[in-house]
Amino acid sequence: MVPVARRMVPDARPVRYGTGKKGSPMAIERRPLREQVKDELLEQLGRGRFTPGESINEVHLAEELGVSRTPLREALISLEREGIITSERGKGFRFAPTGKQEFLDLTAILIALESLALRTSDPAHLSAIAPRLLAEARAFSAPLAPHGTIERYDDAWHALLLSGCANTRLREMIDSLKLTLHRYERVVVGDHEILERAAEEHERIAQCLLDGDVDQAVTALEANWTSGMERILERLPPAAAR
Amino acid sequence: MVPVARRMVPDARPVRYGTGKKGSPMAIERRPLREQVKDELLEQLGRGRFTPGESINEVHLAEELGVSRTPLREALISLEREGIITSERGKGFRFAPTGKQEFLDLTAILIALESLALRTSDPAHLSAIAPRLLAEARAFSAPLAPHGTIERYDDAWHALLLSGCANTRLREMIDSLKLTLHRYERVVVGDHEILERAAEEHERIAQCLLDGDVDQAVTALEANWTSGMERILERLPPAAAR
DNA sequence: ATGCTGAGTTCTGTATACAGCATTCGGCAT
DNA sequence: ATGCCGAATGCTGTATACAGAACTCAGCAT
Repeated sequence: MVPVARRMVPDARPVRYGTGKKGSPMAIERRPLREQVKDELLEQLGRGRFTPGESINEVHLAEELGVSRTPLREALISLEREGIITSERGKGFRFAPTGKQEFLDLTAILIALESLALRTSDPAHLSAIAPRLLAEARAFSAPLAPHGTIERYDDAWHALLLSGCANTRLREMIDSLKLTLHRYERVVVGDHEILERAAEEHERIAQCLLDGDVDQAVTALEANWTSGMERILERLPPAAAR
Repeated sequence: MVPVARRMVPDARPVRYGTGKKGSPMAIERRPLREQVKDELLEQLGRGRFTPGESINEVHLAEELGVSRTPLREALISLEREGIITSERGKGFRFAPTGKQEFLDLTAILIALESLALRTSDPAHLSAIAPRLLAEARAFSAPLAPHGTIERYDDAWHALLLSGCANTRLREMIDSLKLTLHRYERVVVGDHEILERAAEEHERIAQCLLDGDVDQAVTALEANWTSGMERILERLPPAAAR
């Protein structure tokens, strides 16, 4: 476990105000500890370190992360607003339990928001990036791939797709929802598990954009989401209910 | 200023774990201070106590609210994730500045989400509540009314409209966004300012639902949002930019 | 055996303390 | 007067301390 900050010199006067991490050399990125903690938690969530519903011992977790309870709690409260964590008065924080229904709910929201983002993007920009979208889609056309790889590629591709969306708030919401959704996916399929993909769907969307047919692209995007969702869904017949 | 908890007895041993407020008699609602603080801040925001962009002095505000900095900060961090508050490393928290563009952005998102909520609601439920929706709409058909009154009525009406939406997450997001949007509105129009309304739009939506035509209702809902947005927008020609 | 009661333990919720950054304001050079 | 530098101050970011819930489990009554 790599602590968020310092460590290794247990009794040294802690260097407050963590000096940030990699970035452009002279930028000296300084972020609040709570944000670094949040990132670290998300990172570890991604690695499947925590299971849904698992309750959190603040003292233990804070120690492991090498920070005090304060920034940890602040990170947890922030994550709570994102729906990744739940809290109950007197019982503290827990990683939110996952369920099929919530997965469906989240997907529905994400479809609506990405559609909106695409529809309100500058058409000129869309035409401009269409070739790249197409190229990327063709470059990664494997019908089978590990889930982790798919996820990374998908995120990058969708990020490019939405790069023309000027609605900042919308993009933040989409990013946040995607994080949550990834967590749901991870519960179902392991990071290295091989999954089938519908590789041509991205090509299809890109092609629509090349043709300047945004409406059609939106439809294709929705289909892409739906099929992706179904690929995940059919993996969880056992623990279906709830 | 009414403190969130206790007060009036400055040096009495504070009664920890605030005993909640009104609720069903034997329920004894106990909520974390941070949540009470959050509600209180939202309340005061609603009253126009804070101006957008205003920076927050944690010590002062905490004293005014009658709590320590810890729960206040936790409330602020939570509000930050909702987009109502901004923070900058070393400079603390500020009420998020408002701008025309963000108002438009938020409205666009809200339209998309409410449409989704309506489309995915149980049609049977929609038919069932349609008469009430119609009755409510007719009961409040004044073409002019104070902004505060409109807002309360509108919220109640829309809440009823979406009462059949089973997507919990979606409803939470809608509620949260509405809160933010109200804040934007308040910047533009005073609480008691008289505003024109398009009273018949709600009737129209209800009528569509009575007829069982959800698609048409969605269209009408979108029109309702757009016209409401425009009524607010035309109020801010002066400080337009940004 | 089962259910209730109460002391003990653990952990959360809140308050307070402390250290360093940011800002401000006066002094000096230009 | 204007602009730069440095001490002083105020405020934030983080750590720690403390009080009171919730949970655990042994002991007793039924």
